[in-house]
Amino acid sequence: VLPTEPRRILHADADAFFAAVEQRDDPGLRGKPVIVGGGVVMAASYEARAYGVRSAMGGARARTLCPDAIVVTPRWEAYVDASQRIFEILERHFRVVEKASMEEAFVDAGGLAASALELGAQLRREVRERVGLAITVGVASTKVMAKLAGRQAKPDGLLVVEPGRELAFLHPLPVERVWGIGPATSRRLRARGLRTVGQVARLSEAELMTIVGKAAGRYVFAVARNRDPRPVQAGRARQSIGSQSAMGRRRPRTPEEIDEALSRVVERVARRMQSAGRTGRTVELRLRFGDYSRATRARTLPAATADPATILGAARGLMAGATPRIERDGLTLVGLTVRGLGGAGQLELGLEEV
DNA sequence: TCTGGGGTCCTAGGACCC
DNA sequence: TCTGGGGTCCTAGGACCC
Repeated sequence: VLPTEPRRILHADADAFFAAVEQRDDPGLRGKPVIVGGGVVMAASYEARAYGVRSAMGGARARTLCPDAIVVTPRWEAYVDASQRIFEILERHFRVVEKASMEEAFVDAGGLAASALELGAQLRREVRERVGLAITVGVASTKVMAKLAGRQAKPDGLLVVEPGRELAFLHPLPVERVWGIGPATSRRLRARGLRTVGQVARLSEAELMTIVGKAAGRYVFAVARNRDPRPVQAGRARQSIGSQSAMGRRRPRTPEEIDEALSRVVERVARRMQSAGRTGRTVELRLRFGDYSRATRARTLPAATADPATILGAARGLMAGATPRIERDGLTLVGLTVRGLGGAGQLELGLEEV
């Protein structure tokens, strides 16, 4: 068996994406704390993050932490446009580009003559010149390492983890810093006194599976050894299309209001499915109650559809089953997702999100 | 300070089939 | 009649990500 070259994977991520687009387009916002989204923080500039403002935080809390923050309404068209321009640059330079989100991509940077440092620097320069945004680049031999390198280098940075240096970089990191280890898994690890990746690396896979479950155990075991075989994958079709609407908790909603909200999310989902040319078989109703507990109810149809009336019919049937719980606890969110998608997914560019 | 909106993948149990 | 194993589909819930 011939020794294989270590892979070279590059992760590129636009810094504070929505907020940076706002600062780019309005010079008056530059150098100032900017929050995108009023009710809930969709994105915060680094100036706002310095005050402790984080995305997904309630707007009231954010304004308490940072009273001088300038709050702007999201401008989706501008973000979609900036995203497309970043991806055009990536696709010019690399054959395989995996879109991880609007502002984030993995690319296969193997087989190119330029050094990782040169590639990263050029990419950052080009995005800054042509799109006017700062991106951070991490390069390493696996996806998770490239992602973590970028995380360490943020904002507006570049970090290459050279082959052979991975474990020295990885082992001092606290477990919750690792991509894929969230609050539940890190809580379980910490309960066993495991605070760093290096400490986790001393346990067997079987021990880790007992502590955090089968899949998560396998994952943390592998990651602690920098084993991550996941390939960079371009152009995967979407697996589900959904929409949801939060309803507040101030006042109980009448059945008519709930049905209207349900109709609205069904309309949105059906419209997006049709513009993407997709159909789906499983209709899933997502509910959140007055105490913020959640439930889902699903129903698989005999045939795939994108017809709003069919989807709405299934959704109403599911909703009827949840009526007693809703009457008791109140409803604060209604969501609807269609899974089991078929149709021409390959042509999808994510544009129907606009 | 009461917590948006869009996704992906895993787990566990039951139904059903061979 | 009872027991066992493997596979697929489906539902409900959970974890994680941006």
